[in-house]
Amino acid sequence: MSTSPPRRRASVTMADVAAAAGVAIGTVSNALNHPERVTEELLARVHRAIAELGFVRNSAARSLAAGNSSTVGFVLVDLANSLFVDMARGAERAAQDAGMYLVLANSDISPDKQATYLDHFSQEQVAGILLTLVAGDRSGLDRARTAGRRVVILDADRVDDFCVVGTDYEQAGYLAAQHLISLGRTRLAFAGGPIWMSAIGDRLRGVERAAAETPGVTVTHLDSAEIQAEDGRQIGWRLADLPRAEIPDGIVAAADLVALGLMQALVDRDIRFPDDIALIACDDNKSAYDSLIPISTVDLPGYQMGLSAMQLLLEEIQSETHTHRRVIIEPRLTARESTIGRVARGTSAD
Amino acid sequence: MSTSPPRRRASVTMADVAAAAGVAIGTVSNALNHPERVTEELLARVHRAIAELGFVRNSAARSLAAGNSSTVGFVLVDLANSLFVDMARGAERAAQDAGMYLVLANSDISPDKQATYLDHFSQEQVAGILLTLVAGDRSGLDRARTAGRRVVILDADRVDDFCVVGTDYEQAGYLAAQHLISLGRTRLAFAGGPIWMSAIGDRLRGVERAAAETPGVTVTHLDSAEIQAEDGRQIGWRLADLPRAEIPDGIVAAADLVALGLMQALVDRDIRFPDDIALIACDDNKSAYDSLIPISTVDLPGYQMGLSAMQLLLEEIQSETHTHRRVIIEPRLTARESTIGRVARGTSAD
DNA sequence: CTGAAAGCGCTAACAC
DNA sequence: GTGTTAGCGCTTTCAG
Repeated sequence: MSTSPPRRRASVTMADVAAAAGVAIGTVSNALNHPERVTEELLARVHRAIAELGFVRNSAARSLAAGNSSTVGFVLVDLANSLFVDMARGAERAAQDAGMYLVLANSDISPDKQATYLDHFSQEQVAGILLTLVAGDRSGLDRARTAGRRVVILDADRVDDFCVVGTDYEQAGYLAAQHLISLGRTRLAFAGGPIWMSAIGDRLRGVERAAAETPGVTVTHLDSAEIQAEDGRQIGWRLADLPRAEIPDGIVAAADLVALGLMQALVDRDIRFPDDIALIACDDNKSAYDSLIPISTVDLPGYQMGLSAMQLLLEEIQSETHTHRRVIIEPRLTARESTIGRVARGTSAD
Repeated sequence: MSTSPPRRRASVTMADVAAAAGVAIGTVSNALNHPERVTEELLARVHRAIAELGFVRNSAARSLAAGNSSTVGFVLVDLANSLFVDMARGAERAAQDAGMYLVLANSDISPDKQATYLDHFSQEQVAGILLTLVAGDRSGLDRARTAGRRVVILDADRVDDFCVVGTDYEQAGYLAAQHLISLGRTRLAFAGGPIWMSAIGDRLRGVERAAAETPGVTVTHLDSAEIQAEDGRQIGWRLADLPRAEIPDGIVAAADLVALGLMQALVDRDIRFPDDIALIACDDNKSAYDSLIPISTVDLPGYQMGLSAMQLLLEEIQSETHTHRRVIIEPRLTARESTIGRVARGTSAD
């Protein structure tokens, strides 16, 4: 017989509930998981006991015994970027509908942290993992796969042996340029870099494709090291020093922060939007529509991507026979003042 | 003898590793948790086996057996708000230093979702919970408490029986107003509402306190329903219709989006910052420093709050004798162009 | 419809 | 230093 005190009586257990309700432990479990198998009478007694004792199910024990979990982990690249927040929102919506919980982990653009959280979720035996991949780290991913985790990757090109939800960056650039062209702009520029980043290079290619479709339309590339507001300002100042005739009349910015900075610099030099330049950004952060002159954008469909990714994941979890696929969510254009001018905006309080 | 097939051979277990390495299961556990207790030789064999088999520890089993967990859950109000993202960053930093994992859940300002995630984390038996409280839901909190979870609350006034990390909103308003006053502004206004929200009412009181300290300084309140950019614009338009002499020369905005909208509207009406109006915002989102004229702010110390909260939580987890306390992180003022004018900003690429 | 009992995979005593 | 074993709290057959 064990005389030594128990290591720690952590909390109220199902056994306690069973005792308090005067039923067997299995009945408590049934009351919770299969209420239809239990008499009204006992069900009530069990619930009363649970309430009185403040019993909380231990999901460690639960998932250990049942061999499954109801939480999905989402390893995000960058919480500060609203695109990923939108994805999280979409994913959560779908998770909720399926009775699952979504928890987030921020890899903060660090491959190490990404691997760490991937491993963590693997060890937690989560039902599945959503992942926005940071460049060049497969190790954590591979381990997750080996460990039998289901993972769906977001916003990536294609990754062998995984479902992927992506969007079409080339198409985003195409739509943006086409919008400018339809507005009669012919001297286009693409602002932002570096283009070796596929998300940016693809957009530039899309712009070029649109330009190629219409005779007389030219495209120049205004490069930058990053895609922050400061890069946009730099480009803007560079542009402002050009002879007026060489300044483009239509600009596609690689990102909305670039557009924001660009506009700040050029407004400062008395260039008017959209009169002198029609400006449209790819990627829709709040910064775009909160700017002085609301900036038109081709939105990255974050919410939709999150939603689809979660649906794909749930499908992969549920069905035995699942073939990996890549789902593309098309970007969508939102025209605002920076390209189409002032429309129905109050100029005094109403 | 059991002839029925096992329910599911989920994955590689420690027993498999032990077999492959030719050691006992306890040795594998020791190799992982107390490497110093195991011979070099066996340690190597164990690790080889782990690598070969792709073994991943099952933390459900682990925390069930050990009675503790190494994950901390953070239930956030609103992922879209950079304040909370900053908190998450700070908390994660501290968690990492302590060898813990931080996972996030977004309550999206919904009391229901907050309770849901609180319950979820309770069931998961996490080591502790960080929480930014959404108004008026104690049920989930109380359940977590009853279940023995340690929880630290962020950005709240005081909550009985919990550690709280907060900031001083009144002081933020005070600092902002003092800054304007030191710049010689006397006709102050506080923009934004509703003031029944304590974070906003407190700031207004701080502004009034600063004004009261200097004879000749007046404060008016420009109310609004919310604190979005649109509310700022509305206030701006209202202001612009006033006789010039009645327009304040110093404005404290309740939030940076309000400041942004306000500035947009007033710049549009040819009012200059800081010449005509010195503008400072409380609460530092990206929108403040990415705006056309960078806006001075009194920053909410999100990162620091997250850091402190996690430290408090770890302390509560570790020490048996812990007394709850409330830690206040002071806000800090950052002066930018909107109050002190243009300083050392390039006007052409350099 | 209810109760008893066998594990889920792991950790931490405790013997050896 | 290494192996053995008794649970952690729960789910789930499987008898009554």
